[in-house]
Amino acid sequence: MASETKHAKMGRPRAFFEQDALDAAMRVFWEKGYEGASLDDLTGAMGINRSSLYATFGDKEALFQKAVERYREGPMGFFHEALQQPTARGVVEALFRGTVKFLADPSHPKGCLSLQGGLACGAGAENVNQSMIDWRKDGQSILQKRLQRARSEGDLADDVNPKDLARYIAIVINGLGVQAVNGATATEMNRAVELALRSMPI
Amino acid sequence: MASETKHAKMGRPRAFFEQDALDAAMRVFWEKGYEGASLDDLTGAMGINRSSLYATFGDKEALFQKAVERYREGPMGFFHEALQQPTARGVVEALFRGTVKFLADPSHPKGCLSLQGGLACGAGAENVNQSMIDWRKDGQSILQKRLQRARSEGDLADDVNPKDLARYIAIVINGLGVQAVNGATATEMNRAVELALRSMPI
DNA sequence: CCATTTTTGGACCGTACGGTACAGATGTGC
DNA sequence: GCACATCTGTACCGTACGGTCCAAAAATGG
Repeated sequence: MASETKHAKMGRPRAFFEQDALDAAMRVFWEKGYEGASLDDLTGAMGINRSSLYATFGDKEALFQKAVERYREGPMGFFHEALQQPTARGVVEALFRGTVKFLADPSHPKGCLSLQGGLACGAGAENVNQSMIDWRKDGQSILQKRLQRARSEGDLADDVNPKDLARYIAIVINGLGVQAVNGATATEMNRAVELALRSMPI
Repeated sequence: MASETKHAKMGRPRAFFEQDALDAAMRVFWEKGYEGASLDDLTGAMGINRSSLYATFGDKEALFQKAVERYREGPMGFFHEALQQPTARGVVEALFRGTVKFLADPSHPKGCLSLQGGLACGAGAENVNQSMIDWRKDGQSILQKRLQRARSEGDLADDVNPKDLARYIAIVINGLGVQAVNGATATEMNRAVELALRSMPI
């Protein structure tokens, strides 16, 4: 029983680690989606009770957003790393390979949180739905900027539109996320990636 | 007030058309997903009440499955049509173009029911989740068989594995479904399809 | 007109949900 | 030791959910 953050003041210490609890919540949302994850699912997996959850993370939606943030910085970290490859070709290969490796990792739930979290949802979860859309579009936009940079560096043929290429890459990545849910193995996904890479216009 | 099926016997006639009601239900599931669609959403859109719904279609899950069936034969009809193109290249082009046309059609909800219906879900909807997985895998398998036929007809290079190619095509199609949810236009999706076709080994 | 059959409308049921209230537990600072 | 601050555990709340029941409505057949 210890808290990871030193108490500036007094009071009963936390009986859990905030980041661990957040990781657990992330996995529940990842598996069941925003709507499919009940508070009992969440508190059960996090090992805390409702009071602690609400005091620490806010309501369900706030917890979800914090879990998404952690997902971006943790499991999805490969995305921003891939963008730092020196060539456009290297970026795309790193993205595809990283995606497959990530999706096939048995240590976490199947699929990608940006899809699992809520591709479609009912009343009351429109915010979540929209934020997933924004997230996916943001990722695509960041990739587009990287490809535009590649073009300015002479690293991308003039007849290739960075925006279109970014969209195509996003399509492959999202499609791979569906494949993972379908149960595809790393080998199978990598074979598909070969096809996608084979005559990538870069 | 009329029933579409002649009554063999007597009784109060239906005040709705079964296929119209099913279409309405299909759209609700399409927009909100299986879990996100409440019975009030459904009965409201279908213009009938719970009693009629249960008497005609069974429970919520049975209604969903019937809606999926109707979706396959209606909006998704282009899929099986595309498979009848004479060449493998023609099949793939028809699939991609058909998918974009279908996804960009403003007369029905965004995205694809096989994803919107339930990519992730909570307790009690595991059947639905699994049936969506089976459905997607079936489609992929059917495409694979068509590509195998193409190969036996000398219509597909020997170094292309039909199974891998079918998976890659499924990836693009599912990725397009996500793009549609993101709000991509027909033009944008078609540009991505150009890139996908360019990298197609056929 | 009446018996029979089927559908309709809406009240109702049990449960699970997200969220809150509050008493008690557990620490700090003096 | 004691006041204070914070966290924990649990009971509780209102609501929305999927599903059922049943009386009334609307047709047919005699």
